[in-house]
Amino acid sequence: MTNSTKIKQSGEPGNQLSSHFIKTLISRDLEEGKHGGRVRTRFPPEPNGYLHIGHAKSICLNFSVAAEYGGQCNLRFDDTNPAKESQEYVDSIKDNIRWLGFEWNGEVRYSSSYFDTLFEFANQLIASGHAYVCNLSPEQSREYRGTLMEAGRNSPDRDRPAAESLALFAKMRAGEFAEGECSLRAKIDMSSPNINMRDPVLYRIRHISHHQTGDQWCIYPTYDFTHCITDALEGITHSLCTLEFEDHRPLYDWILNSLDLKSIRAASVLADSDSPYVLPRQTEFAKLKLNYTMMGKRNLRTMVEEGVVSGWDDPRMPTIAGMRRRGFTPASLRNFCESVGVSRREGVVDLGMLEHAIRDDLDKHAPRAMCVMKPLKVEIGNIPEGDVIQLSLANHPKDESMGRRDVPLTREIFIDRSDFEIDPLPGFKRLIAGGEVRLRGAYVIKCHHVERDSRGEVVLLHCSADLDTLGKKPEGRKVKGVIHWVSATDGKTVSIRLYDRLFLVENPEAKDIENYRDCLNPDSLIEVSGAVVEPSVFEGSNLRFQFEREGYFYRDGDLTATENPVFNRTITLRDSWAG
RNA sequence: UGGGGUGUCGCCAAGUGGUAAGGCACAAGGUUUUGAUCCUUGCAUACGUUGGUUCGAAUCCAGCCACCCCAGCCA
Repeated sequence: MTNSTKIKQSGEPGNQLSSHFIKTLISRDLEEGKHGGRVRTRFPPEPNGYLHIGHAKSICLNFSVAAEYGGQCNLRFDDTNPAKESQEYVDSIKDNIRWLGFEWNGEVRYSSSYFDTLFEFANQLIASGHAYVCNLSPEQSREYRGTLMEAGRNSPDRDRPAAESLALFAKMRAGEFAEGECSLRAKIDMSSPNINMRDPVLYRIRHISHHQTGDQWCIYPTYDFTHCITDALEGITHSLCTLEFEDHRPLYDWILNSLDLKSIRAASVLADSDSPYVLPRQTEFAKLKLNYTMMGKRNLRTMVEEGVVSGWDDPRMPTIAGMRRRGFTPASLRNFCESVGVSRREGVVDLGMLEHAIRDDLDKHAPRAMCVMKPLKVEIGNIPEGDVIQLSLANHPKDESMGRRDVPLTREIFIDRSDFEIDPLPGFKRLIAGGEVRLRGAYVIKCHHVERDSRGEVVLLHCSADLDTLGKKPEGRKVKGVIHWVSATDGKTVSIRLYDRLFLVENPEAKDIENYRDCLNPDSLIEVSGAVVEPSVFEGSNLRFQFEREGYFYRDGDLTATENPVFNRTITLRDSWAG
């Protein structure tokens, strides 16, 4: 629906738009013929949680940059820590990436499917004197590591003969040691100012089964050992990651350079290729931060567990799943990521940018309809009871290709309570007692009498329609206001969920905030029952609408249920009226 | 007090020695049967700061300041 136009959209995957330092880098590599014209990136999520808008930035970057240069992007689950991972996450991640509109190169990859090769390379490193089995416990090893200010000390096992380490490593693999009893470490420099270079652990013992490899292994490689090698095996040319990995780049390079290049190539996808073989290069960029939202995996989990939201796909969550249920379109998310740019500066993007992206897409693509949130009955005296005037309204004010729909007008209609005022503020241009307004797409009506109940609440407006105002301006006077309405006899009752930002403060993750619950927006969800929507909304298969003057809405829940349909408000319309 | 980064409009962000793009937000007009959209206009003598090099610096050099990341057998 929203993606149906054939015109090249700015947010289409791979469409060239902005420029940034990573593209500059790739262009230069291409000009120099560095990789024989190849560009290959990868998106390497660990399947230990749900994807959020921050991941979307990385996904868009990796996939679109590859597409733009005629390359490909691999999807590789970086599953080296089975304790935290599960199949549930790999499934949802794949689903989210496809929904965003991207297609990965070939089959899904797993770091775990390279475990055999990784094990061989580890042995190679030991044999060449670049790694050793260390018997220090995790606690001891922490002591030996030193601090930011002080150098570390060498492990007593550091100079153990390669043959001995080889034998020990084989025993580690065979399951002869308990967890934490020993580990495989790189032999680099315990006095390096970069702590990552102080003989980092390459393999640790974990007697647990893995979601992909089952009980085949009881030793698992670490991120640092795995990532660079799997990149190299897959022929990745540009390994893009976030800024916090910058300090790991020397290690990334150290491991690859300590291995035999020929054997890496022989094990890689380029083994039989004529293409020059060049090791991958890691490049870091700033991750996305959004104000008024928490992005930390841990924090999001807390909100789910504490029931502050209904789940990972609660429409207020910044998860892809949540935003999808909220009504965001794939194109809007892609456009947003594009507009945010890519740099090395850690900034905080204003939520307004995201809101602009979704409004921009929905304004162009969402058909219009009318929905009255808080119904106030209006009786139009000069429309006979039982008469149904079928009006034909455009689905979009500017795009005729979106067609028209029939909207029934009857003697009794509903308008929104907020569109009628007894004591209007200056500038109010909707209906007042004795005044006139335009019913959108229909006649100008005049309010003659206001009926109240015993408590003084307005319950019915007696009006008349100027039958000479359909499709034309009233004669002799100006009627400024236009309000939406729905036939009281033909309208359908629906439930509406009005969503707003979850937090009241710009940075809910700030350190000085004791409890995030203190900054929750109490009005982040307002449930409205008894709203009335025009019948055309259920006539097609479309799920996204602009309810005129209210905002953009997305049909949620069981679509086959005829009882009480639910619409989530994706975003309001911009409202420049102070009131 | 170690190492690695970053500092251009309220927010993102171009710019890579020749005299400050763009988007968001905001403001003012115009169009409008959505107080929407759309259109027009405005919005940094200024690039963290202090010096230096140069005919000329946001761009080069030096010092200073601020902020971010690193001491998981997490990624």
